[in-house]
Amino acid sequence: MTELEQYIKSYFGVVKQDELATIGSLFKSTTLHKGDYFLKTGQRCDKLSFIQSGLLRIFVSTENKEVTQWISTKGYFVTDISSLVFGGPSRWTIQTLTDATLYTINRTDYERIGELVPKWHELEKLFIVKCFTILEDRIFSHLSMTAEERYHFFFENNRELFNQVPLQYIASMLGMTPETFSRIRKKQIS
Amino acid sequence: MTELEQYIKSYFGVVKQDELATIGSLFKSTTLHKGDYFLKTGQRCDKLSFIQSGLLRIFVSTENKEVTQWISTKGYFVTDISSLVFGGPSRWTIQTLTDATLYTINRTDYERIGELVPKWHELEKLFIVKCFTILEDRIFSHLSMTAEERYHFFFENNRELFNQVPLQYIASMLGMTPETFSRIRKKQIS
DNA sequence: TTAACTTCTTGATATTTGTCAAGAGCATTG
DNA sequence: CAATGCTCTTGACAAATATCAAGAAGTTAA
Repeated sequence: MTELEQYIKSYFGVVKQDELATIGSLFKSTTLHKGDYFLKTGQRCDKLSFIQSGLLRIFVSTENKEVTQWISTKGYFVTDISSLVFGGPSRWTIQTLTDATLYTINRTDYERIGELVPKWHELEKLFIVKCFTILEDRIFSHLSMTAEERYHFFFENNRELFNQVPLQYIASMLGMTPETFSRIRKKQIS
Repeated sequence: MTELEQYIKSYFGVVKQDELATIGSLFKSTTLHKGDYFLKTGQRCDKLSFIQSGLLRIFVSTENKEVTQWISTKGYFVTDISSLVFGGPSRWTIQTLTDATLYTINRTDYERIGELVPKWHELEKLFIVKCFTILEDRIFSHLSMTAEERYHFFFENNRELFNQVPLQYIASMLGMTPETFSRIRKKQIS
């Protein structure tokens, strides 16, 4: 059983063995090297990947600066869901921060997975709702917290990330400059 | 055909007439008066409603202040999706800002709508992805824009809302104080 | 109509956060 | 090894935004 199948099983419990196997067979193992691009802004996103290992950074480059939207980790899916579902150009660029192993389904298979695995749409909905909730919480954090509070909140829930990726990316993701991040961090350590 | 059915049809095109009718029959027309609560923080959310008319405010009350997460309008769904899907307590309170007419499905029917209308999960996924994209954009706006830029961006896309609801709620939703909102607004007008 | 509310505005001031510039610490590479 | 990049830190200062306090304007209700 692949990690993806195990993950789905542990997360949803009741999924028929054959459905699980079909899902597993449609997602092919792929590897990326550190720095490889998973997707670039403007491209149509034609794949959905489950991260078995590695870290991917989702960001946008604007005129003068780069904004990191999120860093995706092991056990989560990565894609531009809007582009995948509606077919428009991707807003994000997605690049690996480390070597990575993914299970990837291409657009063709993605578009027929619902026929092959009737339960797929429901499972997918659950994944999306889970991520939706994370986004809601992030917005709430911007409406009601200071930079320092956002830092602490994120740090408590994602300690391990702090010694795996350049901190400037975490700073950007939390909506502050590297300098502010550094000063908050200094306070916390001492 | 109810507005909900029309909306689904216009949005997705190819939905079988009988499926559409089944969906329409499961969502019952309900009305709320201005100030009524649709949902309170801590309750399990047991319904999903489509807004035919009216405005609903989604907010959280913390110790010292109230944070408006969003204002839902005609043509959109309203619920606490996370609570509805996973059954946990709702994080939000949802209250009408005006009299409102909704099409509402209760939990029992919601849990079996997928059996009655096989295409439901897929349609629902599309709705959720659409909202997901809005949330992503909102987060991006907090990572890369000033309060003033957020104001303009929102104003351009939601002018009509500005003379329908107390502006303090819009201010909160955009992550600024009513005072800052007022000053930005003054600049814009003059 | 008056009184009581609510909402919005304005000014003065404080706090938070950003910007700019410089340098330190490390890792990578020729 | 020296040189070159990254990344992070620090300080001085500027800009954005929040807070507090007061009042104006409009709305609701007795």
